[in-house]
Amino acid sequence: MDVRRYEPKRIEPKWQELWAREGTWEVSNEPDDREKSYILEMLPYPSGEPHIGHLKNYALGDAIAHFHRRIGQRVLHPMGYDAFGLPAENNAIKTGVHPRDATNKSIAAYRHWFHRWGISIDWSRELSTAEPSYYRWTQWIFLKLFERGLAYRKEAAVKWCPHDQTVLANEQVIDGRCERCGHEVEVRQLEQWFFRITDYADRLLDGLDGIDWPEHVKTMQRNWIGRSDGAEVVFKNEQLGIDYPVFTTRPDTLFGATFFVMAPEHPDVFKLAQGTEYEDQVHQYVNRSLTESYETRGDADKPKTGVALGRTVTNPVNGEQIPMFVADYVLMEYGTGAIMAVPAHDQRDYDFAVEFNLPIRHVVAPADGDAAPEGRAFAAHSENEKLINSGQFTAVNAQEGRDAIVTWLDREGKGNPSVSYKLRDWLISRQRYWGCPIPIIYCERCGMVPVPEDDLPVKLPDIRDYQPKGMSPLATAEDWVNTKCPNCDGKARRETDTMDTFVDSSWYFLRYCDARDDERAWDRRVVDMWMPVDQYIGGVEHAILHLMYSRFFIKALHDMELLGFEEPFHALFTQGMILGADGYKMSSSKGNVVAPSEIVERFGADAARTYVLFMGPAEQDAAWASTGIEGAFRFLSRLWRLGDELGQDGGNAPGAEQPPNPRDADEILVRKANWAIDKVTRDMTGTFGFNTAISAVMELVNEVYRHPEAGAAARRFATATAASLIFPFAPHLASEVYELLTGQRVWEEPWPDADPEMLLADTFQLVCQVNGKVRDRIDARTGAPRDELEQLCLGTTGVQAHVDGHEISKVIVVPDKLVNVVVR
RNA sequence: GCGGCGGUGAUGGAACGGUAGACAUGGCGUCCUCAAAAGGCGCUGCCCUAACGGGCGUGUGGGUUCGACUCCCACCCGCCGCACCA
Repeated sequence: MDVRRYEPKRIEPKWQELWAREGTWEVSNEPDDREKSYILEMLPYPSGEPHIGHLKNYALGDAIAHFHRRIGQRVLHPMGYDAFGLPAENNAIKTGVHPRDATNKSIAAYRHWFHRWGISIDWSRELSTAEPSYYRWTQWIFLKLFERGLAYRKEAAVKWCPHDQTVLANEQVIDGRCERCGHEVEVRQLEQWFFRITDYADRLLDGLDGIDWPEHVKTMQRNWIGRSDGAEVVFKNEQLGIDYPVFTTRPDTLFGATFFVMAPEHPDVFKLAQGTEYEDQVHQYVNRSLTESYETRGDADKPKTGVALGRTVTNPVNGEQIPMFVADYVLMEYGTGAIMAVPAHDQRDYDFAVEFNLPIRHVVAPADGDAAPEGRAFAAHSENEKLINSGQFTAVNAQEGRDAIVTWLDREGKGNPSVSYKLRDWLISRQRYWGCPIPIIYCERCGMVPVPEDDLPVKLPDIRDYQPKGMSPLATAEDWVNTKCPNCDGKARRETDTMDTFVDSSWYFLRYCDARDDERAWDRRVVDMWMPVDQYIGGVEHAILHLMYSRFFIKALHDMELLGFEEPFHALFTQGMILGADGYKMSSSKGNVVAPSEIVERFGADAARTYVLFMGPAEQDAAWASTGIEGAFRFLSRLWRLGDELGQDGGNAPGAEQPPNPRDADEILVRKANWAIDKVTRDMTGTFGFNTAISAVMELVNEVYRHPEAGAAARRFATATAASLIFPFAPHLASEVYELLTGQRVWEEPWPDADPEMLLADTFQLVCQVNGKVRDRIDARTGAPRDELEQLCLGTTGVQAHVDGHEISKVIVVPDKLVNVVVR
């Protein structure tokens, strides 16, 4: 073979086998003097084969893991599978293949590809959430939460997906549709299992301040928790003698409340309307509202509708009788299901008032004018507002008035400061088969009894028919369902619902720390050593669900003294999506899917990994370009050819030390290599500038090509440095080239340090400006004094041409950089 | 509506307040070759000029500054999240 070419197919398997054989990336739980570093990518849901997004996710995490190892840290970088879930079950219904078989097949495919991509995983800690050895401890955590009252069963209006035949958590309903299948959800009154995440609302909020997460993810969580500070104010219906508290964030507008509205679901609506002339209308209206789809009802733009109840309530601040209505723009699930309406200062109330011809009374006005503003004035608080038409509070500053009114209400027993949240408790039961069984038994005599810890795991039984029928398919496994009460030994039945798969993934990162422990879920000593995760990497789509549930779990387990920390993920990086070449999200229906298997087959894992991180900033979405992957391959080829050529030149004397006192072309290469070391190190440390790190190595390689006249030692040094720096991105090629040049294993070498001597040159190019415009450039000594630079600059022809005939009013000198001459 | 992010060549994208467009793609030229592929080298923001050189350029309009893609104000456009949440 004459032509020597870069052949990833020859290089990559060689190193993969070595790493597998030697268990190179395994790490022990015995501490040593190195700093720990836990690098984790979100675990994949195994379905079919991994897609291009997985490649980016794991290439990204692997680059960070490798870098941390080489700067001397003890890195934990494990892998597992989120193996329970609906797609495998739906597939089972269609094909009859057991979800376990389909899932295990897919797991094998993922494992295969992670090896072929060369991801540096500690395989000794591999886990699958669908294995009894794992879900035994998921059940154990459930029992711990149950003991603490954080897991409870309750009848509630819940979201039901008629297609998937199961209930859903609020977080899994997107625009009124099932997150999984897109079917419109219904509301059903059902008894279900919940986790009391609302107990942790404030701590979930406060904890965000101490973690290094992207601002938009924190914002999404804050919005989801939706804390509002305000007051509860009691409005009384005198006829029936019933108090109706409402929640408001604007107690300062209380004097502007001109009517009162209840949600159609409010339990007192019929009682109030009874015997009034509106009774029939109210019945009709409520019935229609309740059957209306989630989507139609939730439309903020549709005209306001409602019906009078024929009753009034008393406004507690002024004793005024204001009319009561029922209207579907008021939601039962937020606040108290009833509101005071202030049409002058709330858009929705205003729309309703216009529709029903109700009075609109302004009670907040700009401080400098007495007149009430015309029309609407919904703007949020500004500092220069005062109350008007507000009895004893008139003329008070609006913000002070807000507190003053609440204080007054509190004293009179008509209200109190209050906080409201959008966050609801986490509904975790699912009427489906392929999930973790809930370890609860219902005894005819003792009622609800938790399965004793020693009896765990409650194993998922095999069944024949996975078809959901409104209740869990597990109910058909009679032998399994019928059991004995652990308390009294009497007849009992098992809970047949399974848990939401987000429960499984809310603690897997703890299990990795102590993955083979059969005695307990984890050894606290070991977990406290590894946790929290130093760098977590995944897609933004989990910004709320997984990332908030996990935080809740850790806080709850911390409170049980099972953990010594309160946040699971110290730093979070959310990678952008890889879009199809057309700029759209990849989907088989659009035919724009790029299969990583084909890419890796054609260009090798190193080129694929390098390209997905070179495409642009890793946190941004980017469209796939087939010419781009070719460019990455070309770059790696160039590096390989240098290694091949210079490795042969070196004969049997490997080594690539920085040559001493380099001159001319040698100096250029040595300086460029040191510049690249410095640049890549900074890009890897601060912001994750992988694209610019890779481009720095490209520049270094280009420089070696441009200087064939340089000495072998300098070229070998520059090339070995390029290999060393590209290792986190293209580990196989880097190992190969580094070995050719030095005989060493690059991953065992410390990360290179830039030689400060070689970062600063003796001379630099002085930029000469006139009035801020570049007019000339001239070489100058590094460290030259200001007046020397000024004279140099004024002496250049370019500057003189623009200074002649003008008066110099000022000269700005930036040492080692530029001189700006200001003329008039 | 609320909140977050962004707008730079033909394209993806670089630029601690200091040479705008690194690197890559595409394009043009050139070398090697019988030829091609592969590869090497060079050019490549727009306008004027034969050239030297000059003018204009980072969504729009203002401001701060010796100097602004970068900081401040207002606006336009795009993307993402939440949304009749009181």
